[in-house]
Amino acid sequence: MATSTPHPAPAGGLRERKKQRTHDALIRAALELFTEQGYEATTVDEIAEAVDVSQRTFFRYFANKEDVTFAVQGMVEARFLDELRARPAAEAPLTALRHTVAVAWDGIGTAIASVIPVELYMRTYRMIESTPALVAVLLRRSAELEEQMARLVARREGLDVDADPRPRVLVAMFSGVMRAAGKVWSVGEDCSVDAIRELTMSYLDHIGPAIEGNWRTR
Amino acid sequence: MATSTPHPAPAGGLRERKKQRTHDALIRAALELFTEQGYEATTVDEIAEAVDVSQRTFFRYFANKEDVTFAVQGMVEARFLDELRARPAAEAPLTALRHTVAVAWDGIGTAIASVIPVELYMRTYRMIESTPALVAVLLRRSAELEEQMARLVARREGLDVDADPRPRVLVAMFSGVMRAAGKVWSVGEDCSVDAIRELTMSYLDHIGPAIEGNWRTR
DNA sequence: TTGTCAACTGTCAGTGGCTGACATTAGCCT
DNA sequence: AGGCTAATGTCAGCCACTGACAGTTGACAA
Repeated sequence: MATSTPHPAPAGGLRERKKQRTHDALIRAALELFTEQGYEATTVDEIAEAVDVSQRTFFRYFANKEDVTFAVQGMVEARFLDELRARPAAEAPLTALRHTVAVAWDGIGTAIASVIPVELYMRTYRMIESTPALVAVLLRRSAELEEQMARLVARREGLDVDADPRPRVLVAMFSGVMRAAGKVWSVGEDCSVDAIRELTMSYLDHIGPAIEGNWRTR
Repeated sequence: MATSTPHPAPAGGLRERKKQRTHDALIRAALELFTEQGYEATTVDEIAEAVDVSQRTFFRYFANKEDVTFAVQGMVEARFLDELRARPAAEAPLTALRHTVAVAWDGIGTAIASVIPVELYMRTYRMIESTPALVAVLLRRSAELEEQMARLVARREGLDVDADPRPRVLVAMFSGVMRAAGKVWSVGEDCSVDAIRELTMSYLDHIGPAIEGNWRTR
């Protein structure tokens, strides 16, 4: 109809684009339904029907119900790792992690918005935190992320992750703190991106004081 | 047949004892089958058949397949909390946690043995660590344990868990370290109770050094 | 001992997540 | 246009899990 590539033709062939559209539509429909009527109360037949594909097709895009729930979260995690990789080698490990938190969230926000409204992502996060089965999956994903972070930190310092325990210990502390902050955020009032960043930073500030012996005579 | 109570009659009525026996038999059968042929390769019909009860009865004892997998683990967690509660109030938070690790494992070992062979428990732990679906559940349980630990620590120090972040930050670090140690243990050679205790203690020693700025000029 | 009650169990039917097999459709390429 | 292949739909089936109902078996009092 138009010339070679009008303007909104980012992907390759028609087939490719169609696939991408179905993929994103399934995510949107699923998250919308999940947040409205609950995770287990939503059947994958409903999701498939909302996008007008067969149930079998849903399972060709996503291995299971959990998979579609965490599709966007996967982008966030990948983005975070990229940002960590980009930190200057001169920074001390904990400093690099801290700066990554400070910087990464803005880019993450826009990346999310290319698939679903950011507000839907926030609602999804809350739903996850209040659904035991999904909390379990979230934690396992965090553990995998943690492993990759440990490898990155070790590489920065020229260490072997399996020989020196410090990288794993450090990221264990770090992501423990991140999770604690995320949990508080998910039940709090302010559900903005700024809020989660500030909360995390504040929690990170407490690492030092927390391991000190006596809390009563600060 | 014998007099009033021969000697191995610990529980109340016959009904009670029978129930206990079925309960334990289901655990044993399940863990045996899981460790031999894999978790998802084992159907609950098989487990029920091994104990000679109906599938429906299995689900009256355990809410789901995961539940039976972590039945023994639940005892371990409860035991750990008890031991932490018993720590003298004078100890600093991290010290109390550290001493609990040092002390608790022996009592835990004998508690486990009252239900299944300790060796089966060890094999089960390894199976859990190598089964993604179960890793997820393990992590969620750890998170719940973590929450209780935070409350205990806060109470010891006369703090409000929701107001002061230090209790949660500390236990987040602590259980992150515990998990890292457990993971290494689960893939290592020595699968003894002593091994996991020593490994954990050694990892705890690295908390201080890990948060120091520069690892390269120790 | 016997009868009643309540707890425990088995059977059956059904839902929902998930998979393999096979036929059909629809973009791609010559 | 026509053949190739990826994407999809349909169907049958497994397994985890649940509600409903009926049968069995300890507990306990008369």
